[in-house]
Amino acid sequence: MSHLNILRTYALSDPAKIPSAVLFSNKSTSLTIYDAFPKSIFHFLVLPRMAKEDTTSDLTSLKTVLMGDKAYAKKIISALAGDAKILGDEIEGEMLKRYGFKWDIWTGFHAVPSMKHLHLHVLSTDLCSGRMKLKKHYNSFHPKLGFFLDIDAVLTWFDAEPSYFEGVSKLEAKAYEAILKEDLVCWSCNTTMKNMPTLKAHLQGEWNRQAKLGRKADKGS
DNA sequence: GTTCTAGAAC
DNA sequence: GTTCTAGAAC
Repeated sequence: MSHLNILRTYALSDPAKIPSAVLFSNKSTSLTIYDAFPKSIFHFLVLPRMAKEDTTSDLTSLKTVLMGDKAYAKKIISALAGDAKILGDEIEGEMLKRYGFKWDIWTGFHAVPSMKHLHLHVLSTDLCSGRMKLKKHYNSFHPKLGFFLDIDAVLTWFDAEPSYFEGVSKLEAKAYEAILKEDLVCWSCNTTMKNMPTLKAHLQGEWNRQAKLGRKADKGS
């Protein structure tokens, strides 16, 4: 099975047939799976389910969905946002259970996805993971660089001027891919980091500090 | 996505 | 000399 099409396969599958190591939960319209290469302590993908005969819209990517019927696109993305919110609550529960405190979660799309079938990233903001290895991995989740598109921001596009919606929906690969090569900057403190090992040590330190403060606050309450 | 590796950076 | 990046091959 090509990794490029694996999400589409899941979207078409009977959830009962998806391995439990892959599937976290399923709802009538979406599936939540564990990201196979998690870039944070918690990292999930939420994908819209699809019937085999479904030709209502092209669910290949955010771009193809936005290019289709606008009302349908909004409905699809809003549904994902709702399911991601529920997932976020579940993640927070796990954070408290496993680590004794909770920290923030990001929910959004990659402007240029690496796999087919629309998928929403839901990940904790630590970015501490052995799978976080390359500059492009990091920059693709940096919340301020523009490659990672927060879902609430995407939803505001629907209420903007139609010309703005058209422009921003183009999601031109060339422009966005350049972002992945930008300098490594800590998303939290804006410090520029020399290289990936330095950045990773910095992120780990930031999270350790947050954990210490969080646990203390939790104990005190 | 991963592995391999040349050459740049340190 | 060692560490790190980035492009090619898979």
